[in-house]
Amino acid sequence: MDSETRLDYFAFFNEIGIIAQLSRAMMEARLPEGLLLPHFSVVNHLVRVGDGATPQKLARAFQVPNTTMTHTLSGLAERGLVEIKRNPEDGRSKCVWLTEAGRRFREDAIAALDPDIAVFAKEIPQKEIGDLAARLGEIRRILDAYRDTKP
Amino acid sequence: MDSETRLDYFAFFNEIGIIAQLSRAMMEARLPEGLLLPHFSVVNHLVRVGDGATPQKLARAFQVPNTTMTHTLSGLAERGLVEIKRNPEDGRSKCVWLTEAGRRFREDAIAALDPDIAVFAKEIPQKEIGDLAARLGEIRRILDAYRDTKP
DNA sequence: TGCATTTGTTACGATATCGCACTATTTACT
DNA sequence: AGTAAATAGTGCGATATCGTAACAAATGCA
Repeated sequence: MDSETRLDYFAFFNEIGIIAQLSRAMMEARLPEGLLLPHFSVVNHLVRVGDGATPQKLARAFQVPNTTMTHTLSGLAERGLVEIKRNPEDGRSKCVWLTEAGRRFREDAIAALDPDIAVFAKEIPQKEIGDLAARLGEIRRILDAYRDTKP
Repeated sequence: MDSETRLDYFAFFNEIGIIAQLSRAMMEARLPEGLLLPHFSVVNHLVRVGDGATPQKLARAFQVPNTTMTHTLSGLAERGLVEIKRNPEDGRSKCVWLTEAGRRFREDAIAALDPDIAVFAKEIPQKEIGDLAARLGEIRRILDAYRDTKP
């Protein structure tokens, strides 16, 4: 492969990695002590998609190993942001339910993040972000599909 | 802030996070046992920008705490991929030099990654990746500058 | 029904990452 | 020169992440 071609693709993934790191740090700076981006992401996901999902489903949705999701969920449960109950339809698994505190946590977190997003929005118009997100979505799906072609 | 607006920005960072995770896993699957993306990234950086940099400079370049870079470098040094010598110009710091094995490691890693990039390149044309990387670069610089406005 | 296979969860151990604090050295200022 | 402040690196402890393995329950099949 052409060396310059390769560098273009490297550069893309490089930018992705740096932005992921910067944005994660930005978000975590606004979250309560001890709660990290994965905690917020899981609660946010449960609010948007609906709660009652199994830990397994959540692990797949976030592309992390089951053990990592178990750990994240136990952190949320300790703080009373979710409740983990047995799954009446499958004795092997559990179901994750949001508590009122969990919903409040999400709303507070979003409110706390708004100032950052507002500053950012001044620099990058919403339409451009929307376009970019759509194109990144395509790439994400390609990578995802490619991943599934491997053992 | 408008709820839909907010969601657009959230969606963007969400895609970024997922792609970062998928691409990191893809790359690490090709690296030798025990070596992770940060190891490759540091060696790659030293090849491209030139070696002799101090650990501090590297930590800043990669936006990680000094302790993390110390840890990554010690892993590279253990495997003989870099040599860490004293800095003749500043007794507090060190300099990081590539070894022949380090340069070979980078070339081998890139060669190992080529098949993945080739598959990916079939789906996303180089021009599009170039455009995206450029726009992401702008966003990265904005986030970076914003970060510097805070303590 | 009985048994092998698959699936969901978690305990355990290993490594990565990070914050804090300490030491050594340099730099700035008087 | 002498001292205070800043800077570079790292040891230590805490937590996150992940792989492996063990266990429990469900599923498939004879």
